[in-house]
Amino acid sequence: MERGRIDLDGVPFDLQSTLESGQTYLWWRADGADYDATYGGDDWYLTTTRATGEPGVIKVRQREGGLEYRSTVDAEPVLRRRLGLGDDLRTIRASVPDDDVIEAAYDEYWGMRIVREPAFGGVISFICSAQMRVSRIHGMQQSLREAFGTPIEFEGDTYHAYPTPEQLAAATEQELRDLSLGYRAPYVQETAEMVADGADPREAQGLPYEEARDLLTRYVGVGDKVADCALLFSLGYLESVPLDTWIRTAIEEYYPDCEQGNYTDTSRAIRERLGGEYAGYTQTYLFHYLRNREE
DNA sequence: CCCCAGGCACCTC
DNA sequence: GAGGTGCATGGG
Repeated sequence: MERGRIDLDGVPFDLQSTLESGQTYLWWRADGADYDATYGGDDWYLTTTRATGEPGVIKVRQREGGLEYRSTVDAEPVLRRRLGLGDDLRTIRASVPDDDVIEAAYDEYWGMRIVREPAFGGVISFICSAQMRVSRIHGMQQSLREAFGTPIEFEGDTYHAYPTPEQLAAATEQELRDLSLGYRAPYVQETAEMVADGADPREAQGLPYEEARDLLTRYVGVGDKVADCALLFSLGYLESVPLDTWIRTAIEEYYPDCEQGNYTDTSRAIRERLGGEYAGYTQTYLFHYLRNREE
């Protein structure tokens, strides 16, 4: 068992908003509390990883200017990557246009990072996100783990790794429908089968942004929006701006001239408006800010 | 009863 | 390429 601490050294970081802002559905709180439940300030979050080959568990919490972790594996490099600790938030924010709602969003959740989740789990969970609320998307991933994932023992408890492509490909559509995936069930099964048969979403990595997005849309259940989510939250394309219902409303309200009538052109316009290279960062702050402001 | 949720596949034209 | 339609499920 590994225990350790990552000193944040005064760098802005916010674990809760990073993990509960709808970027990732692959973590959960130790106490089983659903996302949106009251946060204690230093609660443990858990996830699983196959970064070292075999499935492992990582447990982490933010405390006293650092991140404490416990894990079955060498967790520090995994955490640094998955939690976006290498991103220079000040540089990113400096690239953002001066705009009241954007400044408010950055102020409110300062320290939130863009995650880099494993590609397969990222793609599957965003396939599940179609026409679905954040808390239910998260619940679906938990159901998939428990139904199909490999059990892992850690500190006296049993957890489940996120299912492998093979494990999900072996599921029947009906089994997936029984987990309340609805019409997404065949998409998940078929995409898992494609990956089990040798396709790899990581092939998109390194391609120019729009080519990468096109490549990902060959997976069943992956359109432009889901592809953008996978690019932003798994493959590190920080310029990606997923055009979901919230950001479309924001475009209507704040940037109406960016609406171009189709996904590709609207995407180009809003990326430009949000500063280009790090537009996805700003989109994510806006998404989280606008969504919470409603309550 | 209604509407909506981090949309997509499939069908026309 | 643009435009419509059907699709599961649960919460307000």
